[in-house]
Amino acid sequence: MASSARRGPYICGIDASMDVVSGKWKSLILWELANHGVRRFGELRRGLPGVSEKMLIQQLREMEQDGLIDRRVYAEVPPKVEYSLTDDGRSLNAALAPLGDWGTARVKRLESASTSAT
Amino acid sequence: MASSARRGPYICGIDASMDVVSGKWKSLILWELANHGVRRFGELRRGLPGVSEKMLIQQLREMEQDGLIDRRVYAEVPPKVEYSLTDDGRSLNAALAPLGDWGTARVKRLESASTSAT
DNA sequence: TCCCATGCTCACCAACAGGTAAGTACTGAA
DNA sequence: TTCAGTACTTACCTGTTGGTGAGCATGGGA
Repeated sequence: MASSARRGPYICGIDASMDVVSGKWKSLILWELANHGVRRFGELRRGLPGVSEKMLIQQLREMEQDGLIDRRVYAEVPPKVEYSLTDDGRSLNAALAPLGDWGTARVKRLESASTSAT
Repeated sequence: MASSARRGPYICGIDASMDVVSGKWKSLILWELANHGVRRFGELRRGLPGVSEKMLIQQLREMEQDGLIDRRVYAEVPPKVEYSLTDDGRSLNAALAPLGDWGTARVKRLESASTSAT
């Protein structure tokens, strides 16, 4: 599906990071992991309302392949898997911060525009 | 198609900016306009190798609706249309810079990883 | 004994982003 | 008279993305 090949020849840096961040849940996963440090699969699922198990796993796998997150499996009887950010994941999250601020500012702009448009 | 509705309820700022940046050519258009200031339609098309006219127009329209770019039409006989960044477009471009740097660094990391893997 | 919970995998589908190729209205050049 | 170039529009088609729902292996609680 989405996972594999990518990492194609990139036109610019944005291209390269977009390749890694694009995906409906990835930025949210980044956010969850950045806030909580370590999260189990089920915790992530419950933390992202609306995500299906298939999608969560798919996105987590891609992010793992892309070196953004660590996946730690415990050989226990009720399966236990913990996800956490790698250094790359943390730096990506930091790089996304200004974009997040811009988005927040934009939402505010849109809101004030619609309210002022009496 | 893509253009319309969006601006849905956003979960976070990243969401809101992604909504506006996602699109195969948008970041490139942003880059082109940031570098050249003002560009005609044909100049943009030639500056983005591989883009189709339909896609270019579609992305430009969406970006115009999102308030990222200005579209200036000259009532001349061979049609002339100029595109340029708005303040929002410029600030978005600035917010994308760290992400671009991260992507560039990542590409370098991948390259050095593949060369060192003798 | 059955169900739930763990963390997955797999098969099938629907929606949509993006691509291709044609057409439009006009003018100047060949 | 036909072609190129301007900036588009339109119809159609395909590949990718994401969604649904089932199944799997195991063990603890009701």
